[in-house]
Amino acid sequence: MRKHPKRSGMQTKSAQLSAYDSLREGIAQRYPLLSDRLRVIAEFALEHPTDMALGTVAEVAARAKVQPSAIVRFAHALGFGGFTELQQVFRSRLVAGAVPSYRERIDGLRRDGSFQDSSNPHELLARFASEGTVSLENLQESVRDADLKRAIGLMGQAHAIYVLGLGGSFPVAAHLTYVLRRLGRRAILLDGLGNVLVDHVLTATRRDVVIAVSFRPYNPETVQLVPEFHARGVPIIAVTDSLLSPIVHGADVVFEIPDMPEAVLRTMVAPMCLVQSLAVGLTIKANEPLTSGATRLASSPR
Amino acid sequence: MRKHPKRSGMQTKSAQLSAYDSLREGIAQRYPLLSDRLRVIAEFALEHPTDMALGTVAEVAARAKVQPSAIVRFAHALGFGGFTELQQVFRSRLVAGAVPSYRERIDGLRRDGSFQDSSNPHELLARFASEGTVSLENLQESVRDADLKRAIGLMGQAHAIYVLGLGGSFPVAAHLTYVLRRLGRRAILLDGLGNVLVDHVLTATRRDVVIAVSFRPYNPETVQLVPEFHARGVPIIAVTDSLLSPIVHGADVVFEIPDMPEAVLRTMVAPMCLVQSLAVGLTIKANEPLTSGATRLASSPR
DNA sequence: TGAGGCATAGAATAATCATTCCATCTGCCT
DNA sequence: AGGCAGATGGAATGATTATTCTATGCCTCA
Repeated sequence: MRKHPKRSGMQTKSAQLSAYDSLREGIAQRYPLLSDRLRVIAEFALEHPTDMALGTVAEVAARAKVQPSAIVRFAHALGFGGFTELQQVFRSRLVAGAVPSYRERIDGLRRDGSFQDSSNPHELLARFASEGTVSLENLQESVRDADLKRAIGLMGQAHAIYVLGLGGSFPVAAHLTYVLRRLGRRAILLDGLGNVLVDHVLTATRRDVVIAVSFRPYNPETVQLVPEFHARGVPIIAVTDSLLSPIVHGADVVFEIPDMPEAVLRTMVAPMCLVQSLAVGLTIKANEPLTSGATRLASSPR
Repeated sequence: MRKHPKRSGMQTKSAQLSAYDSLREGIAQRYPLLSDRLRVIAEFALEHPTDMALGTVAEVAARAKVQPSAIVRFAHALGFGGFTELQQVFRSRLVAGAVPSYRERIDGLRRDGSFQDSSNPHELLARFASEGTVSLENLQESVRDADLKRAIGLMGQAHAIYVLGLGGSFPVAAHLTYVLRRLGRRAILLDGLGNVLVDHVLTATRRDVVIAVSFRPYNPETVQLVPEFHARGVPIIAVTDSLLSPIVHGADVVFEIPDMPEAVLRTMVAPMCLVQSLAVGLTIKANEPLTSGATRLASSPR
């Protein structure tokens, strides 16, 4: 139904014009031929597309100061079977304006290259690279500035920064720890060595902060540890793939980096980037402009 | 709220948070308390907000593979009077996203050009993300297919794969090791623990392979170890930033990933991607199509 | 093993909604 | 002036839709 609007009339004149745009043109075109009441509706429709998209016939009629039946007649006059069909076009505008969403993005990605033949190593590389690019773009759009600032604020106040990331997320944790230390912060990497993970909980206080990184399927130890930190009152910054993740509960700031539906393999590219931004952002806020800190970092061994 | 980090868990529904955002958080917060079916709906709602906004109860139920009544129960569980009320919130997201689409897009474009103001965390994030994107593009172009194939060939013949990456390159090494092990390869991460790095050289043979990752300024231990492996006749795959790098000598395959001149901080995004391609490419060549390996990987804890 | 409490599915119901119909009105032509 | 065609308002209708209800299944705990 929604997928195939099935408009009987009002076919798009040019393929590149959106259904909504061509509808606007169609309305403008027929405007001189319309009756008085229908003109009122036409004006209202062009001026309040959102109302047209979301309202009921009665609501739209009331707002346009006409009778409900006139609305239906208006739809008929444009070649639609009824108001419902007309409304679909207005709704398509809202959908198009909404955040692109991963799925659509990936669809575009798939269209670009012939990703099917993965037996060629170079195509595989191209595929991972593309997925990484998409995830980076998405990262920019999905991360809220306020969250970044709050996270950096928490890190700035913290006496020590505990970094928790196990399994596949460990590289992210390691990178964050590395950068933080290079920038002069007291960072503690919880690496699970010697099975003393729980002991760290006992040393952390509410004056510290925990940055927990975990993606589906969530590492059991990470899932277990986060609530224990929370119970001790340690502020928590969570980097995960969904608000439904087990490490979200109790977190003060949550960075949601959704998985790409068709990703062959989680790339960790976006989390790495985010985490790096946190560390460097912290330094910039606390100290001096970026260049100075970057210089120090660049001259350290890798 | 922010002034006094009292942390009641989850983010406070401050005024600047949109109704939609706080709904998302509300759903996440209650998620653990929900029943099975309601959790399915919660996941669907967070993943398909547009469907929630525009669909009827029956349609949403069908797409989420649940009964219509469950949808209504879900709305009740969140404190709404019914699905209609819940839907209003999802619609508000569409409305909010639609109107500023033009104006904001232009604002965003203008922001793109001025990366100078790095004091804003979000701009910093955008900057890192952009650098990552560029480095990924460069990676695709600069890496030669023949090198990939030779590297994969060496790894395929190897009895064990030694992964050497210290300092800033350690996350790359950790990631490679993780993926290799998940794919059933014998991978040995040289992490420097216990100062027994040199001992690994004694166990490696010409039937093994070393993948060494190091970037300027090169980690001394890595620089020292690579020739020792070479002296024992162990094949070497080098991932570094220049052909003049100290780990290039004696390497059988060299992947050169140059630093970006204006980069604030090396992002490690490209090496991560390359290394992942090597691991997955190895599996594809040796075994079956990608999907199988990816499935196994996806079901492992992170 | 059996009883009790929840969760669920599916049908029944109540509400809402789009659409149609018809009486009335308006303007126009003869 | 009278008749006609189209337009309009408002109520009636029929369809769609949200919501409620109840029987059934499932799990838990005694």
